[in-house]
Formats: sequence, structure tokens, C-alpha cells
Amino acid sequence: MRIGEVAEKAGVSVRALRYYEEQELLPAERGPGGQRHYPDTAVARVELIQRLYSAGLPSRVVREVLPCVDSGEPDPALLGLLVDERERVDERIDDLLAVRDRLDLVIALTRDPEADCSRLERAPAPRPRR
Amino acid sequence: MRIGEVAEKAGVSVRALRYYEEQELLPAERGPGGQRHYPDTAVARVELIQRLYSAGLPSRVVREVLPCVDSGEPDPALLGLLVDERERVDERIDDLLAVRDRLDLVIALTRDPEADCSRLERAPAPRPRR
DNA sequence: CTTGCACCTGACGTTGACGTCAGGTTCTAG
DNA sequence: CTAGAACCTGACGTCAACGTCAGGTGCAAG
Repeated sequence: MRIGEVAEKAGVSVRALRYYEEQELLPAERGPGGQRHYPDTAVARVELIQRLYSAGLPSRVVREVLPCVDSGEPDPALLGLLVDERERVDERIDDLLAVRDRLDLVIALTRDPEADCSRLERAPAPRPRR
Repeated sequence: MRIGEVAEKAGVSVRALRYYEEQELLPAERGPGGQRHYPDTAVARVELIQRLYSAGLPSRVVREVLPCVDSGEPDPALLGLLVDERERVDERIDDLLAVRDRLDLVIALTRDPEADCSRLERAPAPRPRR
């Protein structure tokens, strides 16, 4: 596949794909004219990259864990890093759930000001930050 | 409370609090010497701001919905915006859950290469991006 | 062959959420 | 009263993940 097709299928810009290559997140073969050529698996890899970014993993970490996470190949040297990041993702999930609950509460109150506001507590017991 | 105490309790920098005031996210009273003074509720508000940022809400949206979300005061004009953002938060949660599952899989494989890898599918059926 | 779109390589611009530094002021402990 | 910590206001720096522009090349169609 050429770059434009990958970009469209993965829902990202062409620029982003060139950036990923530069960052060594997504290698590309080159045709005789210098054009990039990608295997079909590239689309899924881009989607994974996007999810990792969306999960808030810093680019350095993405670069380190990507080969391992993408292929499923275990790498004992990365275990600690993987566990740490899993922990952070978990915390973020809790944050997001709290925000969602908060939004739900306000939405419910907006739709029906007499709604049962007691089901959701005011503040969902924040945990210590970094 | 003075700015340093709020910063410590909320786990953010003093600079961040001044930035929040500048962005009209967190107003501050001023003492005679020009020093900022915050009510006790400021700590919770800062934590909420952090969570909203962490949830990926753009600053413009945070600025708009913060008063309403913080106080719980309903504002019908914001209903659409709130619902939209709730939707986006939901999508991010799904992303994070997928990433966590992925990390769990690799961690399990690293710890025990003979583990049951079939329980988690290779790709958790990505939904269309923005 | 040429038109036109997709692609190429630099290289500079952008945005958000602060970090950091300079140079001065205010507050608090002894 | 005085030292030092905590605070103040600019103002410039930073970093990631691209956007955008300029100027040139590759490739499939008619």
C-alpha cells in the first residue's frame, strides 16, 4: 500500500505517517522512485500507536514498548516498564470514569433538576496524584 | 490559603495555579500586598481541572463547562456540549481498556510464555476514529 | 507527451500547559 | 530589625505531534 491509502484507512494524516517513520514507530519500504510502501499490517499498527498516545503514554515509552506490544513477543527486559505503564493506564481509567460520572450527574440535573442527585457523591474521593 | 499550600495539596505547581487564574479557570482573591488567597474549595477544583485535562477535554471546553460541572448547577445551554464530551470520554475509556488488555496480555506472556494467549484476541475490533 | 494527482524532502509554524529565569516585594520567625 | 522563605509580574523557553508551505519528482490515463 502507498502512504495515502494507509492514511485513509487508519484515519490519520499523511504527515502523521511520515512522522511515525521519522520516530521509528512505523518503518516503510521504499519503491524505486523513493515512495513509501507499507504492508497491510501497517493500518493496525497505526491504530495501536494512536491508542497508546490516547492512553497518555509518552512517545519515549511508545517507542520502547511498541515492537513488543504490537507483535506480542515477550521481552523480559521490558517487564518493569510494562507493569508501570499498566498501572498508569489504570489510574487514567479511574480518572476518566470519575469525569464521566461527573458529566452524567450534571447532564441528569440539566434534564431534570429534580432528579435524584444523591446517588452520585459530590466528589469521588480523589487518589494521590503523581 | 495561599498559593503554595494549594499547590502542594492539589499536587500541582504554583505556576500551574497562576496559569489557571490567567485562563479564568480558578479565580483568586487578593490580599492587600497583592498575594493570592484561595478558599478551601480551590483544591478540589484544581483536582477537577486536572481530571478534565487528563480526560482529554480541550481547554476551551474545560473553560466552558467547568463552572457548571464544578458547582453542579445545571445550564441548559450547555447540554449539547456536555453530551458530546461525555461521548468522547466514553470512547477514550474504551481505548484505554483496550490498551490495558493489550498490556496485560504482553505482561502475561512475558511472565509465562506458555500462558493461555487465546483468551484475549489479537485486535480488539477498533471503532472508527474521529 | 502532457496533464494532473499523489508523492517526495526540507523547513518553519502552531498549540497547550506549563517550566524557568530575572528582578523586585511581602510575610514570618527569631 | 533582619534574614530568608514565599510571593509577585513579566517574558521567554520547551516539548510533542503534528500542520503547512515551497519547490521538485513519480506515475497512470488519455
